[in-house]
Amino acid sequence: MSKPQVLVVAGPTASGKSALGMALAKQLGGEIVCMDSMQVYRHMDIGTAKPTAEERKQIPHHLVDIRQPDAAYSVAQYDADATQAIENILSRGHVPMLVGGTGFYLRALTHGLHLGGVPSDPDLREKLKAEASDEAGRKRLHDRLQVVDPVSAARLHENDVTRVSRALEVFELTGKPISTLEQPPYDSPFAFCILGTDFERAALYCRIDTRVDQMMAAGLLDEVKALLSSGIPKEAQAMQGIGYKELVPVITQSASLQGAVAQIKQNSRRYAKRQWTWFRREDSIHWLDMADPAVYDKALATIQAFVEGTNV
RNA sequence: GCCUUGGUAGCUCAGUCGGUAGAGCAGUAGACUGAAAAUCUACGUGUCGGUGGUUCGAUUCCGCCCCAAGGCA
Repeated sequence: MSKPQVLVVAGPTASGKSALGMALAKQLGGEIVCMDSMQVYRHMDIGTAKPTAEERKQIPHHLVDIRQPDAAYSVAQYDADATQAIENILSRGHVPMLVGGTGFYLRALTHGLHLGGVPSDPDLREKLKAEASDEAGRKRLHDRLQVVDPVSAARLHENDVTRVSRALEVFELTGKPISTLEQPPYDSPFAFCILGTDFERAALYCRIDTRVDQMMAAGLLDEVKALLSSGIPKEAQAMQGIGYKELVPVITQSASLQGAVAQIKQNSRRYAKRQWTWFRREDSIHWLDMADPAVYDKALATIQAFVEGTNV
């Protein structure tokens, strides 16, 4: 008995994932599970390039708008939510399709990462973050990790505050080093057919610039204003998203709008690069040249080949 | 037309008391185990504006030329 199949459309930002996902979902009787760490937040529509109401009416989209913007969300939560969503879609006899650009989330699903099972502790993180505010503090944290968890300390650079803090957090909460809680990858219950939406670099960068201008024209600045005036703190996780963190100073400190827009474009390009790094590592990915007029047919052919290959 | 100050990495500039040069930013590659649109790491050859001269040796000193900014006419 073969594993249930899950279709994945992944790739860098602005490469046409959503459009391809929609087209394939219509053709194949699919439902979309968003694989995006920012689209989970409500009231952040323009800057996260969320599927429109019209698109969501045509094809069900899951894991969009499931959190308030000041709430926390995590890979572990996504792992659970997405697995649940996939099972529900399968039980309806539809094709589950993961569409989005968050490489870490995809990796958690495909490699079945065991994440230690230790939830975060916001107060503790606050304390660790404060301590890491200067070089001496970061050194101190890393030294402390060296004592309780030398394996992790050797792997982590002392400037990587996020990971050093997480490792210390796990130790303080459980008394065990995170390196002993991490488990080897396991075999996922699903068979993933991963399509990668690709573009020549210069072309993608050009698309990014255009899209940022479109977001601004669509009222991104007002969206950020509304979030701030509804009481969302600028430190919220959701406000660290590209397009949001750059516009906050425009509103609160009357920073240059032009400069902020240039920053959004630059950060988007860097983000696209990091996404490529994630997806290139996914060895079973099938890259599609999105500039090719026949991409859609090629995508269907790739899926067809995958279905035949795994059913034998 | 004359005077002044500049012309060095994609950009802004430092520097070489004459031995062919280095920062920041940009860019590229990579890492990623409950923050991931986050966080972090690594990577620096370019006719030193052009051309002639002095010199064992010139990006550096001298002459001329070109370009830019400012000043005087």
